[in-house]
Amino acid sequence: MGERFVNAYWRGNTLTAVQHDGDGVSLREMRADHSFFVRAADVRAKPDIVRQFRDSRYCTGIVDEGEWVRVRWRYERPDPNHSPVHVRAARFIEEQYKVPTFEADVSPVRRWVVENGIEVDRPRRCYLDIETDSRVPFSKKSQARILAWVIVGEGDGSDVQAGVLESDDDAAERDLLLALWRALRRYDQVLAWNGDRFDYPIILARSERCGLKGEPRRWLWLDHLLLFRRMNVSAAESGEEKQSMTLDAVARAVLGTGKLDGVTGEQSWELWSTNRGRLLDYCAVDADLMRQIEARTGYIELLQTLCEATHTFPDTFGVQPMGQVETFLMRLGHQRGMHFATRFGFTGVHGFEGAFVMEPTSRGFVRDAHVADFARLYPSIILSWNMSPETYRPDVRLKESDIRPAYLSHLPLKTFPIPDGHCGAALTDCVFVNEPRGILSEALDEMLRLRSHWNKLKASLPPGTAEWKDADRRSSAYKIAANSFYGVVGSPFSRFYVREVAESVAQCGVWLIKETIEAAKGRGINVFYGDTDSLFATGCTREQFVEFVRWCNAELYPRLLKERGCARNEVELAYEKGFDRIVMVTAKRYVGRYSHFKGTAASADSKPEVKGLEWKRGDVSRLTRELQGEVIARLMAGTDPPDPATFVPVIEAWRSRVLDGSLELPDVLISKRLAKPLTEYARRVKKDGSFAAEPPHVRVARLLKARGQDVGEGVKIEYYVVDGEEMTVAPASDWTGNVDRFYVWETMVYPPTERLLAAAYPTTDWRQWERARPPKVRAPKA
DNA sequence: ACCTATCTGATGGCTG
DNA sequence: CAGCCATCAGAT
Repeated sequence: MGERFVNAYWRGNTLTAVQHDGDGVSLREMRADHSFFVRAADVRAKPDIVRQFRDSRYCTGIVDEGEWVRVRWRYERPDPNHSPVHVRAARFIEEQYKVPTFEADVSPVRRWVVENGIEVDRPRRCYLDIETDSRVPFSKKSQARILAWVIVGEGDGSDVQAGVLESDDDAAERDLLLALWRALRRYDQVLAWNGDRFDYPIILARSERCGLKGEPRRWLWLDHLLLFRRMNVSAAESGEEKQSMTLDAVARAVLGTGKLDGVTGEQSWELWSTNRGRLLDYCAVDADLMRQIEARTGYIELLQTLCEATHTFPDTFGVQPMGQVETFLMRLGHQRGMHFATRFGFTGVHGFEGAFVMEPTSRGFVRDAHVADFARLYPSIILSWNMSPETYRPDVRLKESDIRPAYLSHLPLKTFPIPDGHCGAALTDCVFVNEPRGILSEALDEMLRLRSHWNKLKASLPPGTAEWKDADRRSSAYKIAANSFYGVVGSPFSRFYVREVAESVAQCGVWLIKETIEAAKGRGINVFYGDTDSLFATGCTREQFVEFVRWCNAELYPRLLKERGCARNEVELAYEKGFDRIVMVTAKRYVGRYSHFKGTAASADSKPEVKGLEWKRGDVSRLTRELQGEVIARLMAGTDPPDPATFVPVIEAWRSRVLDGSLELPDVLISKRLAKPLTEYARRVKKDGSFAAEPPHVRVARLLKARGQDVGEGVKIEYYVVDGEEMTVAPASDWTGNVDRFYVWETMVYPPTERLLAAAYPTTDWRQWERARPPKVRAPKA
């Protein structure tokens, strides 16, 4: 085990490592290692290469490391539009001498962590909120004076520090910022809601403006909103908690309480002028809400555990799986004397075939369905086939190439047996060596070993205790990391990206689920749906399904994998759950009532499982979710499915509510994320040369931008559809109640429920309640 | 800047 | 003007 550090950063040729030291930290400066590697054999074959290195005024050393030669460089980047000199040198060697270089693009921090077995220490955490002059629009946010700040430490909420601007001048703001930086000294990690886009850049810009010198990189800046969103996507129950990601909305969803009533950020200047105590209260409530959200969710602690497991520092960048996987794999590679090819930049996208999704074959209610799924499917495939970038044998084919002259196209393609000591991926026919173990499978073995270690420890501890929770979190962290490996190998941005490897993982999954479905059919089991790693079946008893799953594990998969040459079999099917009633709407969209989950019988208050339906979506209006939620509850209630006629009064009541009742903004508000910067939405041109209309949320975003509001990438745009001839949309903030009620019913609210009812009762005509808008009155003929 | 598959709505172009 | 298709965008 290496030494523990809180953080590290580099600039030029200096690397600074941050370590706990009493109540504060000590900074340890060392030389930043900007190296790359070449194979010793390549250098021996082409001695000119060494001469090139020696001649360079930037090369500071050539170190013989057995199989490898490490070439050290002084960091220099004369032109900010170009790569640093050592990366350019690597490219030159590759182009001129056709010799591969390794890891020229690795940052000195990662190199230091990887080569020295550095462990990630637990940072002292605090939650920060600032208030700025509300008269300045978001687009000019760094011109806004900071009016107040509050820092809340971890724990019970009693550790609070605060500052408020004394007077509206630069000297007072400088004092305020000095006090803030002084207060931060006790902490290492700073959480702020939307901090990356607001608090952090403003604090830095204002400090610079005041002439304050310092090194902000000694702290771990972690945007709480970013982390919450990432972690909560998979955890959220209904779409309600996905609709808005403001601190107030999330606090209401998670804690049941929001910000201070009657105060909004838009009043900060007024409050500062009239009631500074209240401004501070407001600011303090926000900072403490973050502390409470963490106490409830544990997302930051989970990230911490994940970062400790992968040797990544827990700041905003540490949230990204690519960095976590990269550090973990490079560390393992270092222990095994491996290096990875230099990445000079983005090499282009080459998509690949993914999972198998079966078109649902059932109509209406399905009773007594059994669901089986593969345990950790993709990790188990990587392990069984020993799939890894370096175990892949692109030179070995199992089939003759289909690229051949046309006059030979009538001949069947020749096939070749899988060579000894190798295994062949299904469908892609890519070949992998069985020995030595690939770095990817070794990493997964390690991840799954650690997961099982913490699971066992957890089982031995009293449930709910701090130790139990810690073991639980560590087990989840290893599961999350293990599941992200496949995605990283499949990402063209990753240094471990090999398209064929990622595709082979997915296609072996396709093959396994298809073989399993065929085997089930052979036993008279009716499979009516399946997606990626699961199959949904009827036509057999629970005992028969248990027996089928047992047989798959004991006989089917061992045989199939042996035929493909696998030296190992980690594939495992499990009987996950039963539904006593399920309605399939389409692929990836269904609602079902559990009979049991992993053998545990469902109780009267077991909630139905909802997948993909609008009720789960954060971008539809509240009325859409509420009507569908009510229908879901009714469909899933009672000992038998209800009569379709019972839904008629429900539909009619909702219809008249939408068309004639009172409607509040939240009822009809639509919320969509800007998935890219506003500038990147290309304006399409119509045939007549004029511009086509842009998507509604983009139109609204352009309007908001003109008003100086935050419309950056990732921001949710809230709007509603205004009553009128064409489809016109307005920002939620412009709400006057003039909503297009016909549009709300015909397009927003009824169709999602109509589709669900049509799926449950295919013979009933549910369209008759759809039309609401009176037909247009034709203009009288002239 | 972890994958692909799928569904849905807005928009525009075309057809009868 | 309804119906169909293609394209883009977003969410899951």
